[in-house]
This record gives sequence, C-alpha cells and structure tokens, in this order.
Amino acid sequence: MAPSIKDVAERAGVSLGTVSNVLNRPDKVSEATREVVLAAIAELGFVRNSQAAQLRAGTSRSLGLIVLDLANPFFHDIARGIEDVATELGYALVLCNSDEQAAREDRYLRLLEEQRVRGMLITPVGPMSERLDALRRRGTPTVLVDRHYQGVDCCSVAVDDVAGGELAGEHLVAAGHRRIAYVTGPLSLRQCKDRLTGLRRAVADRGVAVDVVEVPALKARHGYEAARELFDGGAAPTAVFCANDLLALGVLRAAVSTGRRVPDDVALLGYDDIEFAADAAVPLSSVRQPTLHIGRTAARLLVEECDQPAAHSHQQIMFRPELVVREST
Amino acid sequence: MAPSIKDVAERAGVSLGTVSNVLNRPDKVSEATREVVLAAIAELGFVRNSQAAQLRAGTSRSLGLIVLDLANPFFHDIARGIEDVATELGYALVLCNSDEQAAREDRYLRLLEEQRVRGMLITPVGPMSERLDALRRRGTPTVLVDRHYQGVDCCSVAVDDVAGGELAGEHLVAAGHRRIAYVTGPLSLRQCKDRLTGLRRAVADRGVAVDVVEVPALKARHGYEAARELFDGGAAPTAVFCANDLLALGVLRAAVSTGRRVPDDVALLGYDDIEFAADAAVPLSSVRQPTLHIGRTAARLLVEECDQPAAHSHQQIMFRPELVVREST
DNA sequence: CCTCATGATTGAAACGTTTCATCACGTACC
DNA sequence: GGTACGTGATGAAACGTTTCAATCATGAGG
Repeated sequence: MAPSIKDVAERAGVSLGTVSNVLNRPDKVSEATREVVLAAIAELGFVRNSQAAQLRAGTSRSLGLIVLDLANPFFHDIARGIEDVATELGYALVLCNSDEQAAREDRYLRLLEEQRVRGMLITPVGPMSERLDALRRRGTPTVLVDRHYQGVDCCSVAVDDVAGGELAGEHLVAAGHRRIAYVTGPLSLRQCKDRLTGLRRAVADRGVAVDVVEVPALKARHGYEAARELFDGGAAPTAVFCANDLLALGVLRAAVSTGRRVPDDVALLGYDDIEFAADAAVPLSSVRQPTLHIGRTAARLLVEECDQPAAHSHQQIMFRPELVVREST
Repeated sequence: MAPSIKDVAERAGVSLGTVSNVLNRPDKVSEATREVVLAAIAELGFVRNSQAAQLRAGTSRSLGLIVLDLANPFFHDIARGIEDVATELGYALVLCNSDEQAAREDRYLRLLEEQRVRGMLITPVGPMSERLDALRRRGTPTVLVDRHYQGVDCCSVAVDDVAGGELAGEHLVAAGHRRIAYVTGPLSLRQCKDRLTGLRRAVADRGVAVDVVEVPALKARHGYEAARELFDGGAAPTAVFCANDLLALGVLRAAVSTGRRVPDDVALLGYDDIEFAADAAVPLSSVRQPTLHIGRTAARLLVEECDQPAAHSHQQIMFRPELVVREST
C-alpha cells in the first residue's frame, strides 16, 4: 500500500540503491539525481519503513523505559529527563507503566525485547526478575532507576534516602522541635525505612522523641486519618515529617480542618517536592529529589553504553537530596 | 547475535516453517514436534523479532498516542484508559508527549508513521496539521481526543465544556451566590471560553454579576495572584469558579493565607476533579470529566476501525461532565 | 590512443519473519 | 491391493530496507 523505496526509484528513474543513498548519505550522490529523487519522494509521499531498516541494520534506535507509576510526579519528572536526553542524542523512547504489577512489567519486557530496543531503563517492581536478567545477560544495556541491586553488574542511578531523612531531622531539630512524628507508608519499602533511619540518625542523643506512624499506603487520605488520630492523642508532636508529599497534604488538611495553624501549632515537612507542594494551602517545606537530573543522568549512562560499549564501565550513581524550606516549617 | 527462528529450527531438527507454525498456529503441528521445538526455544532463549514479523505482515499491532502534556492529570487519566483497552484488545501503545509544541508533535508523527503504527490517537497542538492529515488520508485510522474539527472525516471524542460551565453556574446560583468570579486561563483556549459561555448561560436573567479574571496560564500560582487582587478589591465575589483545579488550589491558598474561610467567606469551585482536589486543605468541589471513559471510548473506536474498517463509520462523541460537590461550596 | 584514477550508479545479497503451495506418509475404504 | 484422503512437515518467496562489490562514464596523464 504505502510507497516503498522501489516505487520512488522507478518514479525517479534511478536504481534502488541510489534512493537509499539519498536518504542515508546524501553527499555520495550527485546534486542532479538527488533533486530528482527528492522530488519523487515528495510526490509519492514516501515515508521510510523503519521496521525494515532496523531489521536489516540488526539494531534499533529506541530505548525502553518501564516505570512503576507515571501518575507519580517523581517518575514523571524522571521520564521527562530521560526523554529529553534520548531525543537529543537521536534515540526514540518507548514509555511503559508497570503499575507496580510484576505481570505487567513482564509483559512489557517481552514486548520491548521483541521490538529489539537498543537499551533499557527500568525501576523493577520487585527484585531482579528472571526475564530482566536474561535480557541484560543477552546483551541489552540496562540501567536501573531509583534502585541499586547488590551484585548485579549494570549501571544504576538512585537517591540517598538516608541522607534525605537526615536533612529533615536536622532541620526540625534546629527549629527547636523535640517531639517529632514520622508518618510513613509501609516500612517494608526501602525508601520509607531509609528515611526513618536518616531521621533517627540526625536526632540521636538530642533528647528528641520520634513517634512512627505507619499507614498502609503513601496517599493523602492516609495522612489525613493518621493526623486526626495524632492530634486527638495525648502528647501531640510539634512537628510532623512525612515520607512523601501526598501524606503531608493529608496531614495539612487535617490541621486546617481542626483549626490548627501551620507552622505555629504544628510544623510540617514533606518529601519529594512535587509540584503541588509549593501550591498547597500552606506552601510545604519538602525534601527535594533531583528527579530531572536523575533521568538525564540515567539516559546518558545508557546511551554511552549503547554507543561505546568498549569504553563503558558500569557506574552506581547516588544523588543527594536537597531541603526546600517554605512556609510549613 | 540473538538466535533466530532458523537457529531454533536447526536445534530442533525441523524446518523453519514448522517453528513458525509452533509460534503462530500450535494446533497445526503434532504434539511431539511442538515439544521438541518449544524445548529448543527455551534452551536458546529465543525471542521473536517483531520487526521482521510486522515487515512481512505489512501491518503492526501498535497504536500511537500523542498528548499535550502527560503531567496533566486530565491527559494522564485519558492515556490510562486508552492503554487499558489497547492492551485488552491485543494492541501495544506507544506513548508520546508533544508538550504543546508543534515541532515535537511533528517529529513524533513522523516517527510513528515510520514505525507503521496501525492507528493514531491524538490531541493536536493546533489545527489539523499537514502531516497529520496526510497520515490520515494515507489510510491510518485516526481518532481525535478532546477535540472536534469541523469537516474532518474521522472519529473524535471530547467533553462538552459548555455543559460543564452550566453545571457550575447552576450550582453556585442555587447556593445563593449573586456575585461570581470566573478565574480562567487565556480565553483563546476553547475550553476556557466554552466554560464561560456555559456559566453565563446558567446565570442569565438571574441578577448575577460575573467578573471574568483572565490569567496567562492554568497554573496554581496565577490563581493565587488573581485571588489576592480579587480579595483586595472592592466588591469581592462570594464565589469563585475556576477554569481548572490548579487555579482553584491557588485561590484556596490565597484564601487560607488571608484568613478567609472556605466556603463560609468565599465558595470555591474547580474543574477537572484531579486527584488532589479531594485532598486539598478544604476538599474541593469540582466539575469532573469522565477521563478514563473518554480514553476507553477513544481506544475502542480506533480498534474497531482498525479491525473492521468496512463495518466502521466515523462518530463524533461528546461526553457530559458531572458535578462533584465537596466541602468548598 | 591507451591506461588509470575518480566519482557516480547499479544490482544482488541479506536481515528474520510468515505464508502457501507442495510433498511424504499413513490410514481408511472399496 | 489400489485409490483417495487427511495430517504434518517442508522449502521457497516475499516484505522494505541497507550495504558493498562491481560496473560504468569521464577526464587526466602519459
């Protein structure tokens, strides 16, 4: 149906190879024929079939990206950083959403492998899966995003969550707080646990009490409910540190609805610095992760490995988060 | 490098066609050989090359989706709905982000066309572009999302923004408001204009004053600034209707920071019902668009046209939004 | 006039599938 | 025992590119 290079060749009265040359090495063909061929291309509305090209070439110019949840601003920004760099360096990006489901991750991995992506960026749902490891060992360059796996021989880019927790703790202690609540998602999540570790490390030996409130998920609703209970209880904390901004927004809502003033009655500190943090009813202080930078770095590492596999050596990169102070503390 | 069907055939001691049959019509091949072939596939770690398959087949099983901004919850939810249906019906989805830039849209259109996507879902940046129209006329089924174009012969799915404005107006009038501010992005955007039209229609002849405040973009910061001015001014409105939830969150912040109570001192109504609306400091009333449903419908229309072009006739579908009342009104 | 070098163009092979006409081999039937 | 038939398996062609060795034309140098 769609015109092929052959149709163009006929129309232009040249051979098939010449058309290909016009497309791929225009300098190897004379001015005159080049014009004739380009005219034919325009007339027929020819669009090259990249499937055929890549089949012949044996390698594609696309990268696969599988993230846990595109709705999460954290991953969204990372994806954006990756996309920028990929585009810039001439790669296309195939975006996939595993939705934290191993089955979906598996399906997308197979799909991307069938499409022969040149490289792979992924935040795996669980530990290194069979299929992912096979893909990597079979020679597809792979970069882990927001994860480090011991003993897995590939690049990875992540953020130091312990350091983030420390930043939070130091900030709150410096502001004079001696009773701090840590509202967190399941401590089985490494992020949640690491941030608590950092918090504890920062407040150690300073006479500070840390109340840990674990809720089932990192959603605003759970933050709200946890805060209602906290505020009702006896020794109410003077500061609440949340494992992410959504929880903090929930806590903020609880404060507003019970007439508490932030930060006067209770200080509030989030994590991630999502876009809404700055626009909350009381602009939220938060620990910011360099998401865009993470994405860009991951993409650069991957492209480097794809383009110069010989010169490449795997790196595990760990970024440090940064404290953004606004009105809530 | 990667093992091909030929390698599998050799290993299993059968012909190339037989391997293909095992893959595509397992019932046409005897139990015994099927097992031998499957064993060979497993041993070699064979993964089929879909580029070659699609090249031969002349048609792929993937759909392209180009949206204006994946960070926008509205588009994100639509994408999700599309992805669900596509996956369900056996299509892969290639997700692209035009970022409201015509140049990016154009680049992605070319990319998707080179990849020979089977069908296309798009919210165009501007009017129907040359390249998009060419693609469509060349036979790629296309569905417009959140847009209707007069005289363009293809399916489209959108939401009735005038009706949404009316819903908002009726609700506020019924609550007794007689001075309403409409905080909006550029009125050159159809959505913003239509919602105003609906609002005016609802309040017509009821002795209601509508103050239109136009800001440069649909962002929380602009809502905040607009509200500060509104509140400072003389005849302050008793209700504020915003062209989207982000603006409304900005207005809410202005209210909280100036000590106004919502909804007692000023009622607040948003649009889109993004996830954060429910979790705002004062849970936000909002006009909800059936985003997931829009996505699912668009995908179903497209797949229908791809699978049974003969039985298909183009449809322009218009959904009605719905009012979600929470605590802010 | 012949040889050579240079540059432009050509034609065929190859990439990994799928499809389809053909073939081999039993089995059932008369 | 011969014919017809059904089941499985085979092999070659085709999809649209890219690549590369080979060919051709042209002009320069001897």
